[in-house]
Amino acid sequence: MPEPDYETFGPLLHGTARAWRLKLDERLKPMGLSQAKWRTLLHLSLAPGTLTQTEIAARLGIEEPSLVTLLHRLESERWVARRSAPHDRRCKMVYLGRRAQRVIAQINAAADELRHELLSDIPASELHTCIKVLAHICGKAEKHDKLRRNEMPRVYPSGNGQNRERHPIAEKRALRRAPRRS
Amino acid sequence: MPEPDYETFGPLLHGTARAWRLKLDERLKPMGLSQAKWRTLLHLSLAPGTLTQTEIAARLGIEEPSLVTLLHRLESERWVARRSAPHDRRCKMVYLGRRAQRVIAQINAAADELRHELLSDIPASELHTCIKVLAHICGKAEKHDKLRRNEMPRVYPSGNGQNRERHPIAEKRALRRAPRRS
DNA sequence: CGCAATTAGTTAGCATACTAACGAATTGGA
DNA sequence: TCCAATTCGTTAGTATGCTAACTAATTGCG
Repeated sequence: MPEPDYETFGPLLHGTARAWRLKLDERLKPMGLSQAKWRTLLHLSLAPGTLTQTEIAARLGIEEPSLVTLLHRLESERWVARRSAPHDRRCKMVYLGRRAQRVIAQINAAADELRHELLSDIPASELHTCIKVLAHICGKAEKHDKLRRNEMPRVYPSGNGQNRERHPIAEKRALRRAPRRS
Repeated sequence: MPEPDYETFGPLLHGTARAWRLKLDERLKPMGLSQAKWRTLLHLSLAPGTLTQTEIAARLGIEEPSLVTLLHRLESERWVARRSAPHDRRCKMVYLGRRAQRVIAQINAAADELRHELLSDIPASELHTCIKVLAHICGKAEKHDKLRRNEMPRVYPSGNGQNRERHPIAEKRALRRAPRRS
């Protein structure tokens, strides 16, 4: 066996990502926030104006139905509020509640602090190499085997969401034309 | 801003791990296997003898209750069979069904092939650096903030499971002494 | 204009994780 | 020997994701 490392790269990658996520979750939990929740709040706070549910789902990288229940929870806990948009009665604009506005900074601070803790003592050159390798792997892994891929609205840097199935959220519409009563 | 890379490392790490997992899922789906399922089968096949549910949960890095429903699904689809252990009636040994034995090789092959596809054109030195960095991050992230950490039975290389909450599976027993009827 | 196609959000049902709390079996110490 | 503690597996309830299929509203073309 030339490189025993190769075999454990997958588990190592998954384990590291998971440990990172869990650590941040653990620190934000005292504020009553889970990963799904604080990511949503963060994206809402980063957006220039108010967002519709579809826009939020795209930014988070999750499907709209997933967002519906997530917003239900956030709304019932007073983190956000939903109001119908005047110009298009199909839309609902999502607003940050005051409660949320107060903790956004804390969320960012915790995320920044953790990142610093985990990365600070790694030589810049090594980190840079690591980023390059991960970006390369990520790029390859995100390509469809069937070499389709009609550009998705990559709102966030790098497929950071938990959108299963690589159905790019943008394709879904297209898939819907047919069904409608067989 | 000295290093703009730092800010996106988290999302990149998560996105890469997720893309990798989804890609493998996608390829194994035609065989009727999801990640949770094939990982279970794989661990069963790798084990020297037969395993109990507790042992499997530890190897997968999930909690026993999570394993129960997983095994229910695997059992109803004839992938595995559960039988009571003769020496200890509390235990149930889990056996691979014939159907599973036939696809184990395919699972391994698909995993190997994907790993090769994703890693082959990365220089060995860069990959090595990446592994070093990830292992470093993983190690730091897995440490409890409260600096506890009474060695968990790390059966698999590097916390590869999806065990939430960093409750080390071994601690759970300890936590159970008290409750029992308040 | 008017109806077909599209779009926003929802519901329903499933998969996969977790913690809490329990029942049954086993074990170990007084 | 016998009861308390432990261990194995389970059920119950929750969180978070998904796809499929639906309703309501809007848009756009003939």
